[in-house]
Amino acid sequence: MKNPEHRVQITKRLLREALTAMLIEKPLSAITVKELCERAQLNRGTFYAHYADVYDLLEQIEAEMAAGFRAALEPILSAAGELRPPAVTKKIFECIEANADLCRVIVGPYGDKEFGRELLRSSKESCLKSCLRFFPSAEPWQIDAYFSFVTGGCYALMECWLREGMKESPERLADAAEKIMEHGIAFLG
Amino acid sequence: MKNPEHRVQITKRLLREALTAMLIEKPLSAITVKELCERAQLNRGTFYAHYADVYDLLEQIEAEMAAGFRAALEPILSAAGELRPPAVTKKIFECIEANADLCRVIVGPYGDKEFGRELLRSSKESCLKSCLRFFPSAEPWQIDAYFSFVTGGCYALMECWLREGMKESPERLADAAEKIMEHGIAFLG
DNA sequence: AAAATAATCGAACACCGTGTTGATTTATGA
DNA sequence: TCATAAATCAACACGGTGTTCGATTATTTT
Repeated sequence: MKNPEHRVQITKRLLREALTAMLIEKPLSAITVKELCERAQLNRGTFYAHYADVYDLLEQIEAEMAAGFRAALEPILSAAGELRPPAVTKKIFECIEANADLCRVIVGPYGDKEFGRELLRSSKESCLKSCLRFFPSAEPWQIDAYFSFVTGGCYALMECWLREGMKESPERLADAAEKIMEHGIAFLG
Repeated sequence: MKNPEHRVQITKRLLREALTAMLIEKPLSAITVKELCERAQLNRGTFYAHYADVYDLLEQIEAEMAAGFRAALEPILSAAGELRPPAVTKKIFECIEANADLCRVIVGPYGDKEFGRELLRSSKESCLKSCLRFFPSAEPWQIDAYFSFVTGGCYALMECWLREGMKESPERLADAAEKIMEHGIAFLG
């Protein structure tokens, strides 16, 4: 006895795959429901049976991605108490490498800016929370500034890495990120 | 004898003001020529006399902004040889503060992602060129990584600063950015 | 294997914004 | 005042949207 919604799942998967594929070459605003359905080999009416418009579809894809990231990071972060920060950073870069296709879409030129910002914002929050107690003497705005800087820096580093074809290993990237965060320009010995 | 294209300039200014105002609350993809012209109190036909579509208008606005940035930064950068890096950074943050309205639109949720990326890319390039010779022992990818990180970090810092209402002075921001770039987490003494 | 169910399809529909055109009105400068 | 150039207005075909049918197909149940 298969899932009675088996066909629906296939339909949704086809639409998601078509949209992510199209987002590699066009911004969402240039993607029409018509073309999307042609690509997915689906009737246009079928699209409207499941989604209100392309933005609705993207939202659901992003929610799924966010859940996927949380699921992938959860074992890493739950073990973070026992691991040293470099190991956590390394695991995160490995996670990005393993999901490079999706990450490229998100971070690439036509990825949703707000989705990236939200990712940044939430990672800044977690870093801030877990590190706040270590810097009792710093002013709040300085702590905020530092974590804005380093999360933005890591994001830019990841973006550059994905764009350039991930020639370096996740280990080296994580190592670089850690060293820059800790010691600044001394990284370039 | 006024400029014979006086009326055209007014029309264009009205359209630019209307678009930048609307970009505070909506993404470009949600802005129609119809609504734009209603807001600018202009006939729709008049818009098409000057621009092909809203993207064309935005491109021209961005080109104007980019020229404005270059003009504002030119005296700073041309004097950079005589100034120490912290002074340059300070002047850049002052420049951002002076043009906060426009910067907020660019960097805000509905600003053009590609425009920001292009700004980042070109500032990374200039930093890279002017600093390359100081690090003969570092591998090329490390230099690339460092400057990706710090330009992305500065961008994120600026974004955060603008979003939070610019409570700190440009001097403090510049000082923070310099210290983080140079010494990393030691900034949070 | 046949019937029942649910999803997809295909076609038609009104709606709205687009981009263009041509005639008309308004403002500017000579 | 007159000539010129720009803004206005109305109308147009076009294309994508979102909806609604009934028909068709695939899956599950009996």
